[in-house]
Amino acid sequence: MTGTTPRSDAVRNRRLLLEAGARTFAERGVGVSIAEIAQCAGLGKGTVFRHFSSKEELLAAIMLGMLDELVDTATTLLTADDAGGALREFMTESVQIFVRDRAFCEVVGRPSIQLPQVREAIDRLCEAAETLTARAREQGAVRPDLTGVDVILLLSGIKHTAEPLLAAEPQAWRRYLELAFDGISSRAGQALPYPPPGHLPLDGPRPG
Amino acid sequence: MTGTTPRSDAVRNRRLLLEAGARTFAERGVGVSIAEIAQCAGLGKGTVFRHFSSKEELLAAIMLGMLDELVDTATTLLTADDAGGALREFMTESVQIFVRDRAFCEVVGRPSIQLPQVREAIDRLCEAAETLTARAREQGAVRPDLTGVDVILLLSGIKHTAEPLLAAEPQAWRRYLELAFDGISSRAGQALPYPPPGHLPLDGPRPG
Amino acid sequence: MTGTTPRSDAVRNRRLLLEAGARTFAERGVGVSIAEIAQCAGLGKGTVFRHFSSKEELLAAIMLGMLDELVDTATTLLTADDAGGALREFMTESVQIFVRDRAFCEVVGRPSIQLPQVREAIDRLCEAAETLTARAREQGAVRPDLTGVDVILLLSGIKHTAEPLLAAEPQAWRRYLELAFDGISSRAGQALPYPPPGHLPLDGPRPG
Amino acid sequence: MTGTTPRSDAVRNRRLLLEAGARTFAERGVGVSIAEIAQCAGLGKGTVFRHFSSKEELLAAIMLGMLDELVDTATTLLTADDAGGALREFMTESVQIFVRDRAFCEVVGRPSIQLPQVREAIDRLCEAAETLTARAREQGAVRPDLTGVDVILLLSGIKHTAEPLLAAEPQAWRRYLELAFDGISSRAGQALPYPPPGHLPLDGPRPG
DNA sequence: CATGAATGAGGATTCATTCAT
DNA sequence: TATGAATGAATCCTCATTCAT
Repeated sequence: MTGTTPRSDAVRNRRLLLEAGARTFAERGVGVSIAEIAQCAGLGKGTVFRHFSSKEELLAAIMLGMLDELVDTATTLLTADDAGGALREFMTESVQIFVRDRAFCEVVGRPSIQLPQVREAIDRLCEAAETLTARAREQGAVRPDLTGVDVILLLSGIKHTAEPLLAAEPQAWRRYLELAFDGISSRAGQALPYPPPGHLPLDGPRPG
Repeated sequence: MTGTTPRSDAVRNRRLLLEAGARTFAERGVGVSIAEIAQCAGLGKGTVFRHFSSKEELLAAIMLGMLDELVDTATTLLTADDAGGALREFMTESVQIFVRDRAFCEVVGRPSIQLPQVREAIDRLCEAAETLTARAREQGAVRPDLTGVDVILLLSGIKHTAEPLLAAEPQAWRRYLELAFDGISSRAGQALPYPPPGHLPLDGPRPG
Repeated sequence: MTGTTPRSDAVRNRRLLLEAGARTFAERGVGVSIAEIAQCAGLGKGTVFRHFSSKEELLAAIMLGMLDELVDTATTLLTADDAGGALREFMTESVQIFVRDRAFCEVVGRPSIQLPQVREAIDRLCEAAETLTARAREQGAVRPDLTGVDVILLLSGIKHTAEPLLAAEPQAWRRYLELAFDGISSRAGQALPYPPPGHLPLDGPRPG
Repeated sequence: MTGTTPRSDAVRNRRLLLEAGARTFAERGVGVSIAEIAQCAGLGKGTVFRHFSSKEELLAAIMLGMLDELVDTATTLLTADDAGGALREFMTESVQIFVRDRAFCEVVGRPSIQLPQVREAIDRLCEAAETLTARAREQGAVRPDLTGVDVILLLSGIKHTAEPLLAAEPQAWRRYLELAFDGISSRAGQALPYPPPGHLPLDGPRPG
């Protein structure tokens, strides 16, 4: 179809790199050095750059996979009858990923990554979240002014809320996720005091 | 008479450094370079290290001041009759500080700082928050299992929730603060699904 | 006048760096590494970047000094009565510099440097050469269609002509300089077969 | 019968590599990466090293071919009656090659290549140039002290003279070639001020 | 025999910290 | 005492060459 079959060792090393990158980015955030990822994969630094033309590209490859999985999860949940429950399940799954993966949380919660593919995947995630949220709104399961972008932002916020506890209490996020569930649940009629965000903006160039 | 009086310019420089550090850390986070702080203070880099033995020490001195101010705010609010309103006011004030000060939020929300003084100041803040929260609990204004540490953690979470929006919408945090208010308000009787944190633990030494 | 007096050791080190850079660039061309220049100066790599914000900046500082000296030489020679002799002396001085300094020749003969100051200094050099050449043209000492840019280009060409010989015969350039003198001398009336260049163009981005 | 016939695809690949190398070296100089040459040939990098033990070896093979072609051109021109015209034609052809081929010019004008074959081919070229030049000298078409090595060196010099102009004015070399013709033409009796070079010396090992 | 994957030294640049002036 | 100069480890990335497939 697409040409020649990649060599088995290259496939293996690419996988090793993605795994090592995923593990290392997850544990330490986007700041890890290429050297460390390479060492973690048991490969040379140069090999990283053979497979991914820059650190950002490697990060993007890993993030894209995770973003798409999350979109899939959301899509699957669209078939559920209980839209409120589906949204809760989506958020539960997602927060777990945010908690497990420091880099993922950094990328989604503060999209300083410039690669268009990642931007688009985040946009897809927001859309999927919006679809889930819209159904929950229609069923009266959540407040009428809650949006998909709100939901995505809340995931990052919940993770950060629990962050200082996670080393000692890996499940502590459940407490704050539940608080968030209560917060977004349908309420008599009080609208939120600030209009919903339109979309996740790209980070401008940061001073310094 | 061996205790010498500090020279007046030394006092002045220390103040300049604290001001410059506060301003710079606030805008750019804990990652700013010492060079930039020194320049912002109109002083030399060496002077920073004469007054503070490390970057962390300077950061700590600034954070201590802010932490104590926040403790004072909380203490003052204890005199209010409406404990629920007092807690809300405390949280509103605090979130604004978190939003204004990147470094403060980083330090409180992820206490990677090792200095005991900062730890203790954060503990004092949590205690003050706990006192406020306890009164609100007693008055039935918030759920019975909400703690002061929850409140402190939520501040960081709210700021992070709004973070991607703040550049374009500086008041967006109000939306998520309101959600949090709803989340922590008294509820029929559902307890949160995970026990409250005892205290904010210190980060273990972070690799890298 | 301009503020504080620079520290004597900084002055010394800046001089050391300029000397080391001049020596090293001269011998090996613009491709030398910063590490080597630093070592040649007996200083650390970081010190180079304290004094010059990039390798190109250091190179420019050195080249600017040399370019201006050459412009001065040309200006002084404008007072000579014998315009043809003055031009010859200018070219003789200049070729010696080209021969001694690989980087200078690379910068002038192929101005891939982007810094405007260097561009402007090269332009000044071309103007000075044009003034000298114009007088020689008026006195009939050189062909009527010879320009200052021709002269500058010829300097580079003469150096490259002699280049393979210079290690063994450091004065070999004199042979080809004399040939060039003959070539540019006034001739009955044959115009050169291609129009004179207007100015030295900046290198466009090179493929690869 | 132990000498095996090379496989036909090996022959083809060698040819592809020589063609790709010629094209790529010509456009970008000796600095091109092996990767680029391989890609240009539609082959793998490893294949380059199977056919040529190093980048220099490949470069040498290509340069040898071009050098020998130029020797042939010179030899053919020996049959012309007008020795001065023949020399001019040789130089015109040669300069065009120098202009078209960055690497060729780099190798001939600065023979940093260490391989004896290239040295010998350059020597052959110088001899052919000497033969042409000798006839021109005898016919009084050029100065009596002009040598073949002078001629070869001038080719490189002319190309470098025009170099900064070539991107915008591909024919600008004609201007400086004409100047060189004038310079080497017979003159009353002034000898050049520096003795002719005996041969093109090999560069000593260049530091760096 | 052909491939392209892996390697690792080397290059420019940044910054917390130390120390001479 | 205040300064800012000097340091060098660390970072991302390139490329000639080697070698497993």
